Amino acid sequence: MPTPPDISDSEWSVMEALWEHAPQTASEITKILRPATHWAENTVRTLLTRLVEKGALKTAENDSGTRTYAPAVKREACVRAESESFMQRIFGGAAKPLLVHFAQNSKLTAEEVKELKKLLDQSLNK
Amino acid sequence: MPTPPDISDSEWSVMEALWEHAPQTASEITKILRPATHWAENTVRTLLTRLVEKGALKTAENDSGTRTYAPAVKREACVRAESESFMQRIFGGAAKPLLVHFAQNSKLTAEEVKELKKLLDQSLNK
DNA sequence: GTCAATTCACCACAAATGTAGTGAACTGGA
DNA sequence: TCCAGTTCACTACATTTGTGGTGAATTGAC
Repeated sequence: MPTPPDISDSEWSVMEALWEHAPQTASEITKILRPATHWAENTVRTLLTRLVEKGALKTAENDSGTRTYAPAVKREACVRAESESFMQRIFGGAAKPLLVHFAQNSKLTAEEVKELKKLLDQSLNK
Repeated sequence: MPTPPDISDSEWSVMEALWEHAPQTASEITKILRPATHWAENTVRTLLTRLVEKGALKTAENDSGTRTYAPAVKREACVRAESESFMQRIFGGAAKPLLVHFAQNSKLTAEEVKELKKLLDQSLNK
C-alpha cells in the first residue's frame, strides 16, 4: 500500500463509506452519505475523482459496466498519518501531553479506564 | 474569552509564539519564528492580520507607538477545540478509540505510563 | 532637515477545498 | 426505435491557506 495522501474533511467521509464497504458506485456512496451530508451526487463524484487522483482510491467496473470505487490505502494507515500530523501540530509531536489532554477531558466508564490502563502497560513490553 | 475560531497550520505557529510570550510586535514574532519557518516578515504580518480578523488576537501599541499583538483566546481553549474536531473527524467523536490508538502507537516511559494511569483513575472520580 | 530603516495597509496569486452545474453518451424498457 | 434516467467528463466559482511583493508613511540618527 502506498503512503496515505492528505485527505480533507469531506473526502474523509467518502473514504469512511468505502472502508466500511467496498467496492461501491458513485450513486451508492451518495445514498449512503446522504442522510449525514445532503450532498448532491456530483459533489460526491468530484470528491471521488480527487481521491483517485490522490491515489487514495482505485476504480474498477462492475458487471453492468458502471465504475466502482475501492480504497487504495488502509484506514489504519490514514488514521496513523492524520493522528501523527495532529499530534505534531497541536502537541509539538509529543504523545504524553496529548494523552494527558484526552485522559483529562474525556468521560470514560470504569470499564474503559481499566482497558486503557491495560493497553498502557502493554505498550511498555513491546 | 470568545469561542476559539478556526486556526490554520501556519497561524497556529504564530499563536504558539504569542501564547509563549505576549505582547510582541510583528518583527519580534518574525524573529522568533524564523529558525523554524524562514518566513518573510510580510508573511507573518499577513497571518497576524488574519488572526486579528478571526478574533484570535488583539492588538495594542507599545511605548514606541509600534503595534503589538497578544492572544485573545486561551491556548487551552484552542487545544480543546482542535482536539474535539480531530476526534470527531477521525474517531467519530469517541474518546476511547482515540486513546486506544495513541496508547498503542506511542513509545512511553514507565514513568509516563504510571502518570497516565493515575490521570485515568482521577477522570473517574470527577 | 534628510535619508535609510521600519512599519503597515493593500494587493497578488496559486493550490486546496467545498459544493455543485452542464451537456454528452449510454442504456434499459415501452 | 425512441425517450427518460444514469453515468461521467468538464467546468465553475467562492473561500481558505500559504507565501510574499509594493509603495506610502513614519521615525530615529546624523
